[in-house]
Amino acid sequence: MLEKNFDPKTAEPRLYAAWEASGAFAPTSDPAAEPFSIVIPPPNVTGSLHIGHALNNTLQDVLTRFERMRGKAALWLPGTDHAGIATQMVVERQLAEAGNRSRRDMGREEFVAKVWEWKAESGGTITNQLRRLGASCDWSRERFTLDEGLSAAVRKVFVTLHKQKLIYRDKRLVNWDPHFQTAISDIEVEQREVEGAYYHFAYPLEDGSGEIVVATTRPETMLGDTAVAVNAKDPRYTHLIGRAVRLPIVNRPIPIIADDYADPEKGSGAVKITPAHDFNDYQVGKRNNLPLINIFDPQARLNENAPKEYQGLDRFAARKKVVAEFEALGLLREIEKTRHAVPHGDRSGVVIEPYLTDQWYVDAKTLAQPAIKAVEEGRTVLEPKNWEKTYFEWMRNIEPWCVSRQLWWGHRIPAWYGPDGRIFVEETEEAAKAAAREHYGHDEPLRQDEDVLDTWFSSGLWPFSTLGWPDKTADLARFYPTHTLVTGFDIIFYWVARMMMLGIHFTGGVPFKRVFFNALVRDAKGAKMSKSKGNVMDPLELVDSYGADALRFTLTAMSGQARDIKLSTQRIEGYRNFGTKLWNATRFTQMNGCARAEGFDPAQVKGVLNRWIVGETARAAQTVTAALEGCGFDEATNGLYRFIWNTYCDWYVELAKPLLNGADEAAKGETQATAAWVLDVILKLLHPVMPYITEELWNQTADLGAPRAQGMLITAPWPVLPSSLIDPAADAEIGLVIASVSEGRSVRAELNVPPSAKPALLVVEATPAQRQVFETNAAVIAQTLRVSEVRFEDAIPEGAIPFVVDGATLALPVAQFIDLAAERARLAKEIATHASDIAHVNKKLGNPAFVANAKEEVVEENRERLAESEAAKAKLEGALSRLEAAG
RNA sequence: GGGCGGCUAGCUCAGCUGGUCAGAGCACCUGGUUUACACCCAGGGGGUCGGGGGUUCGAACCCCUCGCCGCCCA
Repeated sequence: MLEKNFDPKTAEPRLYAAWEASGAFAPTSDPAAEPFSIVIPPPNVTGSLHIGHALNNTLQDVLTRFERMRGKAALWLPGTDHAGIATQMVVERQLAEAGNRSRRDMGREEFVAKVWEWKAESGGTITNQLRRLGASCDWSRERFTLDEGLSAAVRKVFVTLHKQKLIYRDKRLVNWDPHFQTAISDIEVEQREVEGAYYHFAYPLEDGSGEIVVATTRPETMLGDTAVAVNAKDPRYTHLIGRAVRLPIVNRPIPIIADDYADPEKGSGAVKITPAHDFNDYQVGKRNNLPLINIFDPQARLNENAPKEYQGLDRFAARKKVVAEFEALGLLREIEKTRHAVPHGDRSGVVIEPYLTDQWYVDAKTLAQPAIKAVEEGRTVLEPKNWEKTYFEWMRNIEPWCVSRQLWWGHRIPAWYGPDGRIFVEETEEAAKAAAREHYGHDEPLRQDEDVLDTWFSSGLWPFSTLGWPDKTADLARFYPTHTLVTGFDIIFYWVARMMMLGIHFTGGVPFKRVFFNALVRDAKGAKMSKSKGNVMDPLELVDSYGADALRFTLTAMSGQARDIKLSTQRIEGYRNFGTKLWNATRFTQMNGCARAEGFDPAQVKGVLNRWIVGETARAAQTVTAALEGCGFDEATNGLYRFIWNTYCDWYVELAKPLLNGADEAAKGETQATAAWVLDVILKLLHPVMPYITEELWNQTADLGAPRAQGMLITAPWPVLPSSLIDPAADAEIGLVIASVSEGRSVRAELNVPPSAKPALLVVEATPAQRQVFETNAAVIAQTLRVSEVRFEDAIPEGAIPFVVDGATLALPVAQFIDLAAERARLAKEIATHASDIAHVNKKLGNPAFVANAKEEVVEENRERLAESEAAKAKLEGALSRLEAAG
């Protein structure tokens, strides 16, 4: 006998260990099995599981378990990302907290060793957390972006792209993060609205004949100004073009130039030009051959190109000083408060500076073209579809991708420099040396590029590098292209786009056939979860409190939402209860001898109730299957919930009780077998979403009746049930029983008939078919409606309360309990409902245009509905008038 | 400024190709020890589907427009 409740705390670790030990997580070796593969979005190796991971990985696990049960060679390939900036940041912080030397004092080698130490220490955390969630990843294939194989893939890709001239070195403005002292890519820059000001500065004309006013939100950049631009069409300034102003503080003459970038409508119409520290100004500088003066050092302190008294000052201190000096000089014309967007590093949170450096770039424009085409042609489908627009928009306007980072944790760029600065890009140092020897005619000392690659460079190779590329492995042949990628839309550019570009370029095939973008999880109020807000929900705490299944079901059920999921513990609790409900339903069947029958064939069951539940089971299986095939996760869970709780527990089990306790041994036996069969199907259908409780129940019911062909549920075959199992006659019959019982209960409740009272149920008017139904189901109705018997009468007896179900008139003789007022109210309410329905339908049918234009079946449907309502209303009105007469 | 998503019962959300589509869960109210389950059972109240306009015989669903809320890109 089952315990009273499922205990996730003890069962989950036990079951997970059993699955893992059984080898079920690895794809079947059956060569005939169709492959189904998913690569995990690799979490940061030193990270820990947050609720977003929980959602993302639950969905992947649902798909993987589903396809595994469907007999496919299902591979969910796990792994972690070295997460360059993020990990380096964590380790640096730890060093600082421990009072250690800084990374620069420590040196590269020692620091990187420290990071590996930290990886060894904390690297297993998140994968163990995934196990707790129930993730059925094939851990034997686990990869890490910095492991040897993946590093080789990175070098190969870099070198190949370089030889194809799709990677090149260039000196241009980059987004410079002064905190990490590295370049970052465009998408790592976050625009944040901040309070700021336009400072209006007057630049005196060189000849002292006047001034020109320019405005800026970054006053300190004026120290690097090399021109003032005006629009050639702006009559206020045409006469000044070609002349010069004397740059205050710096005391340097700079030209007044004409350039369309100056917008006469904006501010004074004149703009200061700082080509080395502004992306727009850089273009202006290029067009006009202006000198570039870099005024910052890597930490964004003023360098030797600034006036003496500014050198070494932080940029924000310099800003204050510049403003103060302008004021002192009498050249500060205005300070205009404003809110404006300022670029910030998404990791460091500090203000980004455009900064002139040498970096490595990927020609994304070229790589993007086939990636755009692949989605246009549907070789990769993005779900929900509307993300394709976002994808196209970004891909069609893509900029060169800056892939070098001035960090130490990551893949070191495979480029070596000769003494004369010549670059040798090769997969190994030996190859670079050989190339150098070839070039110079003798050995020369080479120096490897200090920089590492953007983390997303290696994750961009993930779908094929993890399968063994560049080697032609069996896994690569079998599992690439992968089937579905499940990820958050927040990394569509960072990751999905890059995988598309690199995957197609290097393998010729798309990396995945389908991308499913899951929603973002927010707190119950809809706010983004963040540590600073203190509204973070720890998935592991939720697993502790409610079990992994409840959390999984909740996340799956809510993942239909377009953008956000507002997660509340109430919801999780509700689904925990759902699990308990199933647990107890199983307990019930166990207590009632429901055991699998040898050779049970659902198509052969005789009893109408059993035929009905077999049909409902087939419907449920079809719904869930179709939903999961199409990533309709909410549809799948809602279907399961309704079928299991409302259909199976509330009706089938209740209606089956008389049969299970009855004297008809044949009917009892069939019902026991059917109940057991349905339960097995339920466990299978629910398993992908709630793997633990279903596996446990599967296990606990293993000894009941005929043995199952298969061992664990995780690898049991998915139910495929044909529509032929649906019996319309059984549907109609049980439908009438359910409607009668529901309506009867409603009448009892409204009239305050005591629950202990057991009147008879009178069938007064019914078609012969309906009478047959009431006859054969009398026992069932008696028990569920709590009536003494079902009896046929020719007329409604004095004091009996009538109600109408499917056109049949039923009545409950409960004169002794009748509250006249309550009954009158009840009848009046029912009549009113019908009356409004009749009015509604009449209005439609009375409209000749409706009858003329609407589809025939719609018109017919309305006619039937009208007739039904009118009949019911008439009967109830008769009852009401009798009541009035009697009263 | 451009794009996207949302605005349906007190709360969180379903409502797929216009015609029982006005729903579910939670919350609330009433009743219940029917030996699977109080993490339960039965019953009930509650919404002019953000505003306005249009298309249509018919619109929560299609079109236009306005208003909020959120996200992304400039």
